[in-house]
Amino acid sequence: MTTVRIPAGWPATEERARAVQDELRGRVVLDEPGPPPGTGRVTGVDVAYDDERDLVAAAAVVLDAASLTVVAEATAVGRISFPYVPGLLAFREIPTVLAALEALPGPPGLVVCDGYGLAHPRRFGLASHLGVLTGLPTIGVAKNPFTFAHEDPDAPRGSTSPLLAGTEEVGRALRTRDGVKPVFVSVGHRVSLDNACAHTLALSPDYRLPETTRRADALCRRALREAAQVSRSPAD
DNA sequence: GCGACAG
DNA sequence: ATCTTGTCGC
Repeated sequence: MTTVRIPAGWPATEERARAVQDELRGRVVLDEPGPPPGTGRVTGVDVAYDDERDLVAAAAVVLDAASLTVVAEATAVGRISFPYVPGLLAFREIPTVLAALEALPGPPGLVVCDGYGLAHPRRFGLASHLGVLTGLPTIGVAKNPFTFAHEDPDAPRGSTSPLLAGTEEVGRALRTRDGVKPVFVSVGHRVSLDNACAHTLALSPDYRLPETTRRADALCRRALREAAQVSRSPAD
């Protein structure tokens, strides 16, 4: 586990954070298909918080895309770098997530984020932001819809319906389990929407959420518990 | 102005 | 995200 510090120059206000998004948005690459589903490596990242102790823990879990077995993992802990503001989630999660990714012993391959990419008020959600900063192919898989119109997909697993910003399809509601609430997929960086959905489906053979986010969620919670434990100990 | 709003 | 018991079902 590595310890992170908030980067110098990290935006301190919502206005500055939005300006950063507007500046970086132009670097997103949307015309690459990305790695084929079911091959290579896929990495899930997630973050857990303890606002009381001002602690944040991130995890990165690398899976073999074909077998969905864990091939590597890493965690990082740090101080909370930004409050939760809808539309500015990346500024709360990215420093610690980056540290966890950098702590991995090998390349992450495709990165699956908890949240949105293109399906964002300024088209630059967490997955887009992480992709631009790392250069890695990224997608976003969210558990809840943001403010985009969509219809409920048909009941069978694999059914989709578009997330619409006006007439622009910025993502898809994707049913990963028959009759169960869909997940909300959008493109981050260097991956097509079709491929993002195919990856998400391939990563979710048994549960609503992809194995990547399930594994990363469990690991970052454990890392947070351990970090909180240290902060309670007499040595502190 | 009011409500909604990824994690 | 996080606070939280039991409960229904495979």
